[in-house]
Amino acid sequence: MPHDLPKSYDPSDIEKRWAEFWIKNEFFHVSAPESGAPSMFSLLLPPPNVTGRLHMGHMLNHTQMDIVVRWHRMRGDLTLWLPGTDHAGIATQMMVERQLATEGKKRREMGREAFIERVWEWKKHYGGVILDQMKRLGDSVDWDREYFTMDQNLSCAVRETFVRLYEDGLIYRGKYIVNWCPRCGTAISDLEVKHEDVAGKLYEIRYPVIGSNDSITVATTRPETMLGDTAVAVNEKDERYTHLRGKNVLLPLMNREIPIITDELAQPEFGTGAVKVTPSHDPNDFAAGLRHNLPQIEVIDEHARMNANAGKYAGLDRFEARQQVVADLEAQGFLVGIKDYTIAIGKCDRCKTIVEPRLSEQWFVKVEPLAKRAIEVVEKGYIRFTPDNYKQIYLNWMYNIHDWCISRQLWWGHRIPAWKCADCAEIIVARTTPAACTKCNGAKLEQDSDVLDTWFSSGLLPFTTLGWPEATRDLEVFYPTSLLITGFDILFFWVARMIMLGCWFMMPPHRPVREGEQPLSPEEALPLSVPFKDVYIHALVRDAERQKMSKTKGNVLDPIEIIEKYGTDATRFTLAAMSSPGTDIAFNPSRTEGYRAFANKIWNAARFMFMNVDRLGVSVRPACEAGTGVSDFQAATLEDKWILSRFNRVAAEVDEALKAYRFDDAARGIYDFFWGEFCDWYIELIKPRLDVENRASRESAEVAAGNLVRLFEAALRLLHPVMPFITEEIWHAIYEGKAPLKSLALAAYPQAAQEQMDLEAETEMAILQDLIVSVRNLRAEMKVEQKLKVPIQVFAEDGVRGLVEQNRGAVERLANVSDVAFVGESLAKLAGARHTSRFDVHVVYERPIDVAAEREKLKKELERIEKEIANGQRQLGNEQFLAKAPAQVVEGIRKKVGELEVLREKTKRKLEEMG
RNA sequence: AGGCCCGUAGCUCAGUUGGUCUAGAGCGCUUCCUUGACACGGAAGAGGUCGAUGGUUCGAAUCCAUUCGGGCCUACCA
Repeated sequence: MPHDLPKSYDPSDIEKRWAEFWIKNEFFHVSAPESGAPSMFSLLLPPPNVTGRLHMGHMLNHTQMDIVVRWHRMRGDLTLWLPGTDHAGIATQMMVERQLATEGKKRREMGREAFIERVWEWKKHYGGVILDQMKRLGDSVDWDREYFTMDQNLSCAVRETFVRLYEDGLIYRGKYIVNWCPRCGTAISDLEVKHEDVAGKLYEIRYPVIGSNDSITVATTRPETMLGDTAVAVNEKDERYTHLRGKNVLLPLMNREIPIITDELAQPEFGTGAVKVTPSHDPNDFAAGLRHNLPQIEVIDEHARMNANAGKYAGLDRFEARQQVVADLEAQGFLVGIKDYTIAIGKCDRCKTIVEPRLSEQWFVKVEPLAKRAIEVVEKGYIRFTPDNYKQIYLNWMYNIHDWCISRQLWWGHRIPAWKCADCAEIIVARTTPAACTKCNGAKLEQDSDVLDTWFSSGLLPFTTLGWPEATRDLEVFYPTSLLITGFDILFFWVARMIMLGCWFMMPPHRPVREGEQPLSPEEALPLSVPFKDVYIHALVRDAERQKMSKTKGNVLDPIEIIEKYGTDATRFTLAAMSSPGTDIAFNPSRTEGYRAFANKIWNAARFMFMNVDRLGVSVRPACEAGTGVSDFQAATLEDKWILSRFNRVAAEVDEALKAYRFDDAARGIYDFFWGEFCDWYIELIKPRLDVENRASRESAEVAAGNLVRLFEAALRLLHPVMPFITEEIWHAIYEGKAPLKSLALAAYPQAAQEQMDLEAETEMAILQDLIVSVRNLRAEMKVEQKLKVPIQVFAEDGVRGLVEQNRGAVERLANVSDVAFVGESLAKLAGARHTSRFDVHVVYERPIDVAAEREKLKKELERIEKEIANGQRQLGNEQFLAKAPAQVVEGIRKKVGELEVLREKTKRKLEEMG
C-alpha cells in the first residue's frame, strides 16, 4: 500500500509524531555563516516565565510567530527563532514561598543561599512545563539555543550592562519615595502598580493655628498619614490664607508644631485649598518636602504597620490606624467632615495588595538619555509598529517617562553588582567581587542584597542572547532581529525597555566591534542598534462572550484542552483566521470545530487523490525545492488552466497578506481556495478524466492525476505555515515516505508565477460556474427531484456557446442535466428560465409555476437593475467623476452598466410576456 | 484628567489609501440529497436602512463633526 492514509483524520497521532520528528532532526537549528550577510530572518520568542503554563494568549502569539517563521524559512531565509524562559523574579519567588508554606517553612528562616538553591530545585522540576507545551504546538524554534535568563553568560552580560550604565552616569542610588508592596516586601516600578477606582472617603481635618483662635482645614484620603505630617501647604495665590503664612499649626493627636508653607502643591480649587504635607508617605509631599527642607518622619513600616514614630498608634495596621485616628480626631473635635470620594487606588500587579508609597534606598535608571534615542528610532521609522496606532501610544509614554526603579528586595534574580564598605560606607560597583574598598582600602565589603527588576534583564535579551558584549557572528548576522510579536500588556514593561537598552548598548561606544574592523559612526549605528525592525502587537484573546479570561470568572480556556479536542492545526488555523489587527479575539470553539472540518476536508481530498493515483498505478513526484511553485503541470483543459491560475493568484495574495501580518487574510485565502475552488470545483471537474474504466483514456487520466498531485503538493506548501502537521503528513505520503527533502518545513514556499496566470480561463470558468449554479438554482426552485436528470436549453452568443459546448459534460454532470440543447433565440421570457448578460438557460421540466410569485420576484429584480443602471449612468455622465476616478473604476462601471442593460431588456421582456 | 480601540446578518468577525459592493465569511437557521474522497459531506436558500444625527464628495460601511453605547490604557491631584 504505497499511499497509506488512515480512513479517518486523527490529529492527535499525526501531531505527536511530527512534533517529535522535527525536534529530533534539529531542522530549526541555524548557525551564522562564517562570512557574508545572508538574507535572514530572526525573531526572539518573548520568554515565558518559568512558572508559566500555556494560555490562549501564548497560543495566539506562538501561532503567529510560527507562521511567520515557517514562511520565512520556506522562502529561503536563514531563519532563527530563539527560545528561552525568564526567571521571573517575583512570580517565581512567590511560587516557591507558597510551596515552602505548605511544608511550614519560611524563606527568612531558611536563609538566602538555601532558598535560592530551593528555587533552582523547583525550576528543575516544574520549570519546563511551558517548553513541553511549546513542543506540542510544533513551534519551530531553535532548541539548541534555548536559554534561561539566569544562565551564566546572560548573568555576566547583565552585570556588564549594569556596570556600564553606572559608569555612564545612568544608574544612581538614592532615598526616594517608591511604590512598596508590603506583602512582597519589595519596591516595585510604576508599571507594576495597577490603579483601580474604589469608593473611598475624603476626610477633612482641622489643624489649629498656634497663637490664634484660627484653624486651617485640610483634606485627605489617608488620615493615618497625618501622624507623619511636617507642614501644611497653601498656594501663594490663594488670598484666603495670606494672613496665616509663616504661622505654625499644632498637629492634632501628635501635638507637634508644624509650619504653614506656600507651595504649588496646594491648588486653590481643590477642597479647602490647604493640604497636609507628609514627605515620607506621598511622592508629591516628598518633593514639596525637599523644596522646603522639611523633616521626613516615617510613621509606617515595611509591613504597612505604624511604627514607633506614630506614638500610641504604633503596631497598628495602616487601616486599623486609620479608623483609630479618625475616631480620635472626631472625639477631640478636629474632624470637620467626611465625604464620599472615588480614589484610584494602587495595587501590586502580582499580589493585589494595596501599594504603600514608601521612602527607601533604591537603585534607579536615569532614563531620559535612553528615552531620547528610543524616541528617535521610532520617529525615524527604524522601528515600525503594527497596528501603527501603537507607535503613538509608545511615543506618548516615552515622552513622559520617569526614572526607573530597578532594585527589588527579593532573593531570586540577578544580584546587584554593588558592594558597600563596612568601614567607610563607600559604594563600589564592579564586574567582579572587589577585594578591597576603593576608598579606604578596607576589606569588609558586603554585596548589596537587592536583585534587579526582571525586566532589566529581559530588556537586554535581543543582544545578550546573541553573544553581547562579545563581537560574535551571531550578533553581526542576526541583530537587529527582524520582528517582535508580543502583546500590548508588555509594551512598556518590555518592548520599550528593549528599545531603550538596545539603542544604548548596540551603539558606540558599547557596540561590539570585530577585530580589525572600524567602529561605526553613531549615525551609521543608530538604525542598526534597534533590537527589532518590526513590532507586531497581537490582540487579547477573550472568551466567546468577549469577556476577559480570568481564573476568578472561571472562563479560562486551556489551549491544551482545545488542542486535544480539535487538533493543533485546527486551533492554530482558528487563531490565525481571527487575527485581524487591532481587534480582540473572541475565541469561540465552534470556529475551531469548523476548521477541524477543514482539516478533515483536506484529509479526504488527499485520500481521493491517493485512491486515484494508486488505482492508476502512477508515480508522481512533484518538485518542491527552492524557486518552485507548481512545476510540470500540464494545463490541458479549461479547469486545469483555471485552477493553476487561481493557485498562483492565491499564492500571491497569501504572500502579500503575510508580509502585512494579515494572518486572517492568509488563512482565509487558502481556505477559500482549497475548499471552495479546489475541492468543490476542480476535483469534481476532473473526476471523469480519471475514470479509465469507463470514459477516459489512460494517457489523459495520467495527466489528470499528475496535475492533481502537483497542485495538491504545492497547496500543502502554501498551507504549511498555518497547519504544519496535516500538511507534513500528507506531503510525506505523496512521496511514499521518500520525499526529496526531510521535511515539508524545508521545502520552497510557492511563489506566484505570472506565466501560470490565465485571466481568460478564469473568466470562462466563471461563466461555466454561473451556468451550472443557475441550473441548480432553477432545479431547486422548480423542486425537481435531486436524482432526476433533466434537459436544459441554452441561448448564448457564439463565444459562450462554444465554451458550453466544449464543457457540455461538466454541465451535465455537475448540474445533473440529461442534455444540453442550444436554441437560436432568447429564452428570457420563459417562466422557469434564468438569464444573465451572457446566457439564458431554461430547465425543461413540467411543473406548475407560481406566476404571481415569479412576477413579484422579477419586478423587484427589475427595480434593482434599473436603480443600479441609473446609478452607474449618473456617474458616467459626470465629468468630474470621469476626470477624477481611476480609469479602471470607470471602465469597470461602464462594463457593468452594459451588462446590466442586457439584463434589463431580458427581464423586461419576460415580465411583458407574463402579462 | 488625557489618550486609544470597538459598535456591520441570530452569534463571532472580515470589508487594505472613499468607487468594479447587488456589504462578505464561519457558526447557527430553512429545504433537499447517505451519488465509492469527505454527513467533520454536497446542493440550494432565508437573514443586515453597516449604533444615531449632521456634514464633506459626482460617490460614504469607509473621511470629518457631534452624540449614544461597550471596552482598554496612561496619570503623583490631596
